[in-house]
This record gives sequence, structure tokens and C-alpha cells, in this order.
Amino acid sequence: MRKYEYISNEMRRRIREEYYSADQPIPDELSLAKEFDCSRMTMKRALDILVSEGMLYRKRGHGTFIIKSSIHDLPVSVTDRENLGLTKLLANKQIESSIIQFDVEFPSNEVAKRLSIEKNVPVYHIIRLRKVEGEPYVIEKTYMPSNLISELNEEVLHGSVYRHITETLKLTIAGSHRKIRADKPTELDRKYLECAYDDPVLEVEQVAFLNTGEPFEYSFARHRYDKFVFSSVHIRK
Amino acid sequence: MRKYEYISNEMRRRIREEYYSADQPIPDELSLAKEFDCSRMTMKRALDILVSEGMLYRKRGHGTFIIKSSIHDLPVSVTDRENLGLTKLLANKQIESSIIQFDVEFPSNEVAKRLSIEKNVPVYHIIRLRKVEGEPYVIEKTYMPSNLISELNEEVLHGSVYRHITETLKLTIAGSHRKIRADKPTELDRKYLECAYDDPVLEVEQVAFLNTGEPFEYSFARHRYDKFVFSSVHIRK
DNA sequence: CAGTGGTCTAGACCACTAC
DNA sequence: TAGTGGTCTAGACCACTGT
Repeated sequence: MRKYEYISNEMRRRIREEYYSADQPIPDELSLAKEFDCSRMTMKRALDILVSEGMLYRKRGHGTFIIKSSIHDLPVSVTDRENLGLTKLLANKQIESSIIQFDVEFPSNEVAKRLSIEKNVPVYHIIRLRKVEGEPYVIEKTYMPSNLISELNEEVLHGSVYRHITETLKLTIAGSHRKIRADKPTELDRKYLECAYDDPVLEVEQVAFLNTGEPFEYSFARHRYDKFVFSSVHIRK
Repeated sequence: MRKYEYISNEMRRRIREEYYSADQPIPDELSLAKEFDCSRMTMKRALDILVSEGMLYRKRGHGTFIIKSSIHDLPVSVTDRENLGLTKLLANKQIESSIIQFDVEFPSNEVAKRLSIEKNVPVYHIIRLRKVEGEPYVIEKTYMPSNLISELNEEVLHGSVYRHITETLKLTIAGSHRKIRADKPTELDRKYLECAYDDPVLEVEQVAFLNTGEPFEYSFARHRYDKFVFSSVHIRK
């Protein structure tokens, strides 16, 4: 494991277990670096992670402090830093995926543009309903280029596409761009999410990339408004 | 200006102006470091920023590449990295703020907890309607501790509270935690946002912190669903 | 003033990729 | 194997804070 990761994990554990008093600054970077037998840069990098998680804040010339409200807050909802797919995110819940549509087609202009592919590259067009503990949770409409994501079949779609990508195809997911908006329910939403005419849906539009920079997924996830909150931590630089 | 910021800006400009071919890796870090007369670490840090913006991706052992779709995408909507307040965000638009409520009160348990203050510390309780180019845009319900954010008055509320905080009070905003959800419109929403019974709203709940780690704002911004999209870039580490 | 974090350097070695 | 990015070091100086 990388040194800065190990140190970061250890410091996170200490803070959660209140090893350090939340009323005082934690030890300064040089002392911690000595304790962990690393350079100050590496110590700094380890603490940077906790700062970006909203667990610590720094005051130049003064010290590094614990953000009290962070200690007992465990992030239960989907965050900004995660990009896992439902299966891993709600690993302890019973998840069911039913396939509403599973086609191969030529991409529209919009889809081709988002996936950075030519219009003659076939794309999978998948619509799935995901249920959590038997309750409808989200409808996902997904486009994936067939040349990149191969061997997709109904068995995979009933389970986890993300696991297929990372474990079977040995690809590495690098990140995504997302847009989040509220919308009125479509007929499809009402039917499958079992929502009323005046129940809003929360839509997450996403383009996800591999570590090669190639977009492998363009998707719209439409969530029941009463079952999904998108969380985000923003730290100004 | 910091060296890595300058370099980062220059590289962003070059990429946008297609100084580098998008089909090839950009020059390696050591060459760029020589060109910019900096160490490789500093060059790396400058490029890190562009990677986190979704403009570049790296392939270890291979090089650093431009994400094509990023070149012409200008971020028009609110992003994850911004925390500015409307006034600065839409600086070229005509923004009008009307005050629906402006009170001082003792905080509820929930508000006291979010702002990390005692229940005997008075908080401002503000409701504003923000209009952009004459059209209703968002209703903001905001709680701010009166001991931290002082000298708040109607004049400030008609303009920019963020400017008041940064310029008049000389405080530094460090970041925020946000939750985004869809909701049905309340009576207040319908009245001021001029939306129908079945028009959803997009709610952004936010706790914003100063660089001292003290929360200074707990707010709910309720947006018309047809006028607001929340954007987010997520890069896996 | 002493002590803190912010930036930057000039190197080193390692892990991975393409050839 | 050569070239790339990823990590890490041991220092340096600077900017800012509180006393």
C-alpha cells in the first residue's frame, strides 16, 4: 500500500476514535512525519486527503484542526467521490435488476458525441429497473459502446455491470462527469418507479471514463425523489 | 501568483486553443518542467489541477492526454468546485434579490447542530427570492450565526451576502457540504418561483464553512426544475 | 518572536506501457 | 529496454498566526 494512504487511513481512524482532542490542533506536520517515519511532504499529502474529506481544516501559521461534526457523520448516501454502481454501494442490501430493454443500435448524434465515437460504432442501449429490498429505486437508461464493453449479456445485466467491467474485462474506471436535475416523471418512471403524476424524479446524467480517457458509459439514472439524495463535499482551493 | 497556478492556467489556455494536438500525448512532465523552469513536482501539481477538472487524463508509462470532449465544454452551470453565490456566478446577468423574511431567532436543535453552535446563540433567518433577468430563479432559506456574520442588513441582503462576508468582514470561505434532492413544491415555492403544483423543485441543502472550520451558513436553495442543473466532476483516486 | 502550514526544489527509485 | 507517470525524500524559503 502507498505510504500516504496508510498514514491517511491511520489518521482517519485516530480521529474517529477520538485519539486526538477535538479542541486542540493535532500535532504539527513535522512531528507527525517523524512519528510515521516519512517526509513532511508525504505527511502533508496524507492529511490533504482528510482535509478534502471535510474531516480536518488547516489554519496557516496556527495548526490543523478537527471538524467536530465530521467525527460521527458517516456518509450513508452516494457521494461525489464514489462511482461504484448500486451493487457495491448498497452491498448489504438485496438488489434486484430487471431488464426493461436491451438492444444494440447505432448511436444518435448526441450519444455518439458523449461517447466520443463515430456514428457507425454500435452501442448497447439498456434500460434497467433497480429494486432495493423489493422497492423500486431507480431506472437507469445506459448507452455503452460495444467495441469497448464486450460480452455484455442478460446475466451480467441482472447483476452488476460495474463488476463485469472491472473484474471480467479488467478495465479501470477513472471518473465521471455528472449533471443533476429535477424532472417531472415520464410514463416509464410512473410505471416502473411506481410514482404519481406529481412525484418529481431526480435525474443524474453521467458520462463515465476509463483510465484510458475513453468514455464507456453515457447514462441517465432517474431516482424516486423520496429515496435518493446526492451528497457532495466541496473544498475551495 | 503561485507558480503551479500560473502554469496550470497557461496549460488550460493552450489546450482550449488547441495548441497541442488532441490525438497525441502532451509533452512529458520533465520537458514541460524545463520549459516552465520549475521542478517536476510543481509541473505535476499544475497538471493535477487539469486532471481534476476532467481536461486531461494520464496513462502511467504512456503519457498525458487531452480529453477531447472537454475542449469546447464551457461549464455554464454551477459546478462542484464553485461556491460563490449567485452574484458572482452570474456576474454578467441582472440579478435581483427580494427579501421575503429577515429575522433573528434562537436556533432549532437541527440548525444549532448544523452550525455547531449553542442554542442561545441568535441566528439570522433569511428567506430571499433571487431573480435572474427578471425571472424567478431560486428561493434561498438561510441560517447564519449572528456572532460570526455581523452587520447583516437589508442593503446587504438586496445584494451579495458572499461579498459582504469576504470583502466587508474579511472572512475566508473554505468549502461546503451539500445534499441535492428533488422535492414537490411548497406553497412558498409555488408563490414565488411561480411554479405549478406538479413542477418539481431541485433543493440544494448546504453547510458552508470558513477557513477556521466554523460553519457560517446552513441553507436550503430551492430551484425551478427548468432553470438549474448541478454539475459535478468526479475523479477516482 | 517562534511555530505553523504553503510552496518549491533536485533529485531518487518504482510501476507500468509500448516497442 | 526506453520512456512515462507515481511516489517519496530531505531539505529550503515564504506567509501567516499568536504571544
